[in-house]
Amino acid sequence: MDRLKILVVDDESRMRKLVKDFLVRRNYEVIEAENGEQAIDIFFQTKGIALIILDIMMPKVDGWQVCREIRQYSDVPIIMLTAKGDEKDELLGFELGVDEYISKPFSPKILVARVEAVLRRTAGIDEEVIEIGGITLDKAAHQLKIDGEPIDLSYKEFELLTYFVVNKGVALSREKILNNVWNYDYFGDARTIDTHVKKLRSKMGDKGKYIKTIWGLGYKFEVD
Amino acid sequence: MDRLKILVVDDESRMRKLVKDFLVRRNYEVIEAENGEQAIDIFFQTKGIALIILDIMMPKVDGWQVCREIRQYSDVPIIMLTAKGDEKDELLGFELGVDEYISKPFSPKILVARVEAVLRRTAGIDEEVIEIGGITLDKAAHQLKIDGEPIDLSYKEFELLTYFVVNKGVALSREKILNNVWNYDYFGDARTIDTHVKKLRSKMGDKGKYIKTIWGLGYKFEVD
DNA sequence: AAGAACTATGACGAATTTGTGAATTTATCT
DNA sequence: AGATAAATTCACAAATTCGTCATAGTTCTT
Repeated sequence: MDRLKILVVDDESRMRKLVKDFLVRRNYEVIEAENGEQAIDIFFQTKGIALIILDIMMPKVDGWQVCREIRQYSDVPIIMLTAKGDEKDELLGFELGVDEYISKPFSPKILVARVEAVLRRTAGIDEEVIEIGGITLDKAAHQLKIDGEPIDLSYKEFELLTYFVVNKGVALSREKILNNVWNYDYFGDARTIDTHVKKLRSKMGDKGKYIKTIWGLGYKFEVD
Repeated sequence: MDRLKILVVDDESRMRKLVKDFLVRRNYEVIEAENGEQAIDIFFQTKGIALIILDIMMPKVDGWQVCREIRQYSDVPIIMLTAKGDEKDELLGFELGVDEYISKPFSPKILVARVEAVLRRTAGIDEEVIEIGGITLDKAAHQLKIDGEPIDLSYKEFELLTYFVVNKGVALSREKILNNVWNYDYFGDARTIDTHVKKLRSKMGDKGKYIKTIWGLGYKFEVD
């Protein structure tokens, strides 16, 4: 697998370098941003950022603001860097959807431990309920809800949509889809995927457009 | 229904406050204890504590000790707070009858998810009477009532319906049903389930529709 | 701009799965 | 043992899903 991308946002270059060093050593790819605006720009222009480490204290656009803006569109895990263990901060943070906290100064051990804990937790592999862009997939109940309304899907349709959502943002070839949603011993026509996609899109109404066609390749699920 | 009471035991007031805040927001009633002795006193003096959240590291009487004492008299669910994900701790904990584990630091998402998972898991299991959507299952009497009217069910039918109701909202494969309602050593035809479902549905009248077919998978009990 | 390559869509039928009534086996009670 | 009820199996009917195909539409290439 590719190295996971982590976006580190801090106005102090010294701090960025410190964090970057530890993470690079653990084989993560680190992208830096030196202020809130830049962070937001980079986040929305860069595909596949797995985690954001965000300093609270920054001039102009502070960490909270960045967090709020990103949370409107994304559930990417966010770890906040805070100067001191401030209770009030911590509460506000969790309310905004912050996943973790690290108070400065911190040891590299703590940093790496929290990063890996968060990534493990949000890996989304074993989650029973996946929620994204108004689409809720309850794997246990095998039930799709759109904006809270239950929508009936056939078995294959549900499996296919789940595969799309779990691999959101990733371009999936027909072959890959067949191998994962169908069985490896299925040798039918790959065009059958098109038919299922068609049904999914129509059952999903507005949200159908999240299943995007990638011409010459396959499909991709993406919430803008 | 009354709010469920949760006893939070931790020597750090900051941690108690944090936990309490999240739980209160989810409409639980939180009782605090700041050490092991107090926790035990409060637990045995207070009626209807539904769950205990227990820090391990406490001066004098630690979490393990509290757990042992309570377990002598009660099966109340216990969630342990541990500083780090220590496997050895976890093993000991499960031996003592700990239901779940949360390692600090944790996000509110994790906290609430585990609490509700434990409550869900332990609810309905020991209950003698389960009531949902006009359906009343009296386990002791092995009796079904619909809108107060007693309906006779055979042994298997009752067992099957109970399994459905306890696992309401969960898609159940035939295999899973066989393993749980029949025995693991049953090697008969899975289609026998269909027959029982048919009889259940017809005996349940209107309410029969709560047993839903999930085509290609199995069944699901759900009250709309 | 025309043609090639690919995708979307609607319709149809085969295949699979489930529903149902009846027959058969198994268990229970007197 | 015989009678009764329950559990299971069986066979066929009904329902649903899935894959294919033909056609229409779109995007890309030259």
